[in-house]
Amino acid sequence: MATPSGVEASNTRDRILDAAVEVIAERGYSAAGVQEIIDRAGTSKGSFYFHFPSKETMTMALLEQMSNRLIKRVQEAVQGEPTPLHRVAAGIEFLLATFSRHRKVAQVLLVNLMGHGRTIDRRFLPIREKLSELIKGELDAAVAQGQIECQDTSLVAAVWVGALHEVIMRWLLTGQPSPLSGVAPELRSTLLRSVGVDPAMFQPLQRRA
Amino acid sequence: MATPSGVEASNTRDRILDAAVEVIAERGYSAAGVQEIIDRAGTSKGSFYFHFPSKETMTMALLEQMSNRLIKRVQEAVQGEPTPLHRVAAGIEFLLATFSRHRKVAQVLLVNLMGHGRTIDRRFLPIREKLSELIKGELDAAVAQGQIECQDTSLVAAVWVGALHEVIMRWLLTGQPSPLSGVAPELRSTLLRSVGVDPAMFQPLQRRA
DNA sequence: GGTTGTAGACCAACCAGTCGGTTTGTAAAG
DNA sequence: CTTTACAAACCGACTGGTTGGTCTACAACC
Repeated sequence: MATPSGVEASNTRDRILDAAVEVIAERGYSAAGVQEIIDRAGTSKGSFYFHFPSKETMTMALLEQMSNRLIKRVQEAVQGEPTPLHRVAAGIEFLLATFSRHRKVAQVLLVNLMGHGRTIDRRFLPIREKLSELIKGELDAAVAQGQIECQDTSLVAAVWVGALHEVIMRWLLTGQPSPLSGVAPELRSTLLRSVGVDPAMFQPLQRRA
Repeated sequence: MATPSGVEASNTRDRILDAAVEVIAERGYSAAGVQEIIDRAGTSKGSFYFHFPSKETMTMALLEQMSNRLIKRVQEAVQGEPTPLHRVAAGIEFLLATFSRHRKVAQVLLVNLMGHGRTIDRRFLPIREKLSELIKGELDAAVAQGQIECQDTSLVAAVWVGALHEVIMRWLLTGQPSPLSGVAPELRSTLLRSVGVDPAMFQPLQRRA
């Protein structure tokens, strides 16, 4: 099925988290009422506050779960690639593909959970940091292997994450480009150029234009 | 109505907008109560709703004002530069400098007004679009003048805006780098590389005080 | 009978927006 | 110069609706 977990009637806690993604994606964090979340999850207030001490805590748990899953999947998707640059390039494509399949996750993770006070914002940062650390790791490896020249990989990683974020956010708000993954080649070229790699020299596997 | 030269923004409407920036920067949009805004502005509910039909409308006006001012200042700061690439490079530096001087504006404009429902999000997009159109315009000119090769300038502009956004957002949340404008040289190099320009070949004119 | 999990009525706090009333500027009328 | 008239600007108590969180009851299982 298109739905991530196949099983619908899992335990209550997970149903609450699933419903929360939907409601937060649609209404934003503040306007996402506990009432609507439990209605969609098919459970009750008592149940909600049995599993989570507060709405905020629930949101933290949601954030944690989503980001951990995402990072894990990116790592899995990328580990077959031969070189660091191949891995980052594959990572970009994977992220675009994943977010375009999980619109609501993207909406929540990239847009709707920011700007609601320090408490949440602070927890929000680590995700992007994990992602950019992943990128930085590969870039450092690329430097070590002589694939690219020495540079501030930390900054470059931030730039890449920001670029991805921007492209995905525009897609969320305007629907363009359609499909999202259509920008992948150009985006990959631009980002590779930004670390001094000629995109024409770097042709991943089969493609050659 | 023309504002007399050198007069402080002391009429009620402006005081409300100024106070709104502060409160929204501190608490986020939803948690920013009309009560606190009018308290800080030294006015009253009646006054607030005399000047604005609703909190949301006030926020739109605020957004509009801030983004128009920003764009205008960027254009002014940049128009003395000799070539398109000099202008975009100067623009990057100017934006970093400006936001580091106006932390609260950055917080509101880049972080705290997103994810509060379609109505605001939709209005939020044009700002980034104006910025990236500005960049796209210069990049197109650079292509026309043969400064850079032909490429998807629209995407590149988005990438640049995203990169700036990410760098500034991290500074807002973590305080690093300190000072923010310290990244300007490296960031400029990275972004110039992303359009195929060797940063070493591009020596910007020395800046005046 | 204690633990875990669910149910839903209830509550106190909060908050955007309203409304009747007051002040202030100003311009015509006396 | 004063009075009258009127509207723009401002004030703040109040309201109606919403919401996060609590509490008691209950059911299933050890």
